[in-house]
Amino acid sequence: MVKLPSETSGYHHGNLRQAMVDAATELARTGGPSAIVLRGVARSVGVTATAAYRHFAARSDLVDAVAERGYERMAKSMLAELARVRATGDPRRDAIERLQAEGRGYVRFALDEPGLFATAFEHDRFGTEIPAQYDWGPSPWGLLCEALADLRDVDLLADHDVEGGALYAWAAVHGLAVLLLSSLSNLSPEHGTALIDAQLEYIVRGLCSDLPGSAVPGVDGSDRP
Amino acid sequence: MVKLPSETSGYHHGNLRQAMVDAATELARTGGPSAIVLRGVARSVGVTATAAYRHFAARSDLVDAVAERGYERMAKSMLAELARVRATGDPRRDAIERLQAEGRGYVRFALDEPGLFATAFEHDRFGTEIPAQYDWGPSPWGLLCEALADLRDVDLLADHDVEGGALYAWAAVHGLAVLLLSSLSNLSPEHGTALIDAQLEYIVRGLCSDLPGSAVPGVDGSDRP
DNA sequence: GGTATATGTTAACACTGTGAACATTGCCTC
DNA sequence: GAGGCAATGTTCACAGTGTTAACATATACC
Repeated sequence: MVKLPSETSGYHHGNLRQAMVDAATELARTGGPSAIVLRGVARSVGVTATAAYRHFAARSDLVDAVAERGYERMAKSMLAELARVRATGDPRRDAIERLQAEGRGYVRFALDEPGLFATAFEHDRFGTEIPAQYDWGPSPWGLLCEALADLRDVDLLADHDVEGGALYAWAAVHGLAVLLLSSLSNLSPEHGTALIDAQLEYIVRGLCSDLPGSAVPGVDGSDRP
Repeated sequence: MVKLPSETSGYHHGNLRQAMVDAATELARTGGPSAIVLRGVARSVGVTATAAYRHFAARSDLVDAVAERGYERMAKSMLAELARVRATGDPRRDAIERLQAEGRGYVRFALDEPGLFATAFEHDRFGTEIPAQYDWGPSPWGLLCEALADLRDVDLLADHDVEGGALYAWAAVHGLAVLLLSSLSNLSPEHGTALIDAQLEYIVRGLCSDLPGSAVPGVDGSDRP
């Protein structure tokens, strides 16, 4: 007979790993990665602290599991914003708006779930390897690359710029998210969203506008208005 | 008679605060903020752990002191790169190169001193206030604003874009620094510096090139080559 | 049904930050 | 110079933390 996860028989929990990741996620949401304390998580799911070591080799593995969940939700946030853009008929404009929507979803997730965002990117360990690539469904990076490919398909981006452009956009968006949570955390929400919009505008300009002088141009005659 | 800081009389240390910040900085350099452990720092300067509380209200204050030192060194790194740019006679090109030099110094510092960089920006506390502005000499933010003002003075930037542009550039550079230390940490050094150069190029394009359609343009006729 | 294995538990260790009470030193005033 | 006060360090102590070793129990498989 297949045992349902719900029927906890007292001693054996059923599926403790899942329960611990759930509890740890909830803690991380409100308190960030440092709020994931093993003993507390174990206690909150009604189990002894050392039981955790049957499912995680160390606390950091539990944190990693929460981080992965954070990536998942971030991708969802990007997809949600993506679903809000409505086609205008102009494929170029559509491609731009899709890219910006993904960026908006990225930063929105950071602002809505600062704890999970911080957990996802807080690999405090210097020199230590990060857990390679995550392989569940659509990753934030994968989504971004698709958007850049779309931009290329409508001739707004050179072929050889797709990967570099993706890294540029990622860094620009990620940096804003991080700063909004730390150094700029006392900004008003309105100012915050204005900053996001401005950033997405700058990013598109950096990607899609080519200055005539190829390398470091003294900039051509097209001054400002 | 003025007592020299060097003459420790056994019981009284002389200037313990300074010594502890020094030791903590060294620990943070190699191990990041989490390597700053109060008892260890105290022991390493030959004093009991609780003695620290005569100079710091809590461990976090010691970390903050190290963070401030990190900001200081980052500014120095930016100034160092700034000193390397040589005037070309074209004031516009010079202004651009100065901005890029500052950005390079910013990211270089992050790569050269990942522990201090992480400590400077690791205000893990969510919702908690960050320690306002730092008031020692030239701050990274101040330097950046000067560079943007220079850009405006040579008509490469609109007046109302100075602050927004500075935030954009800061975020774009900061994001790259963070990613190079975390998700992109296994890149080769050459690839890393190439990425930095590319990012600085993109940033200037975003700042200094104006697309004809003001808002979200479908982009004008200037396709790709 | 009996046994191996997965999964929890208890006891214990070496750490951590931090507070209270006590001790020593140096400076300031008479 | 002598005495007292404030600054600075020390000793205990406590409540936490992650983690290991040895033991207990329930589940799955032959």
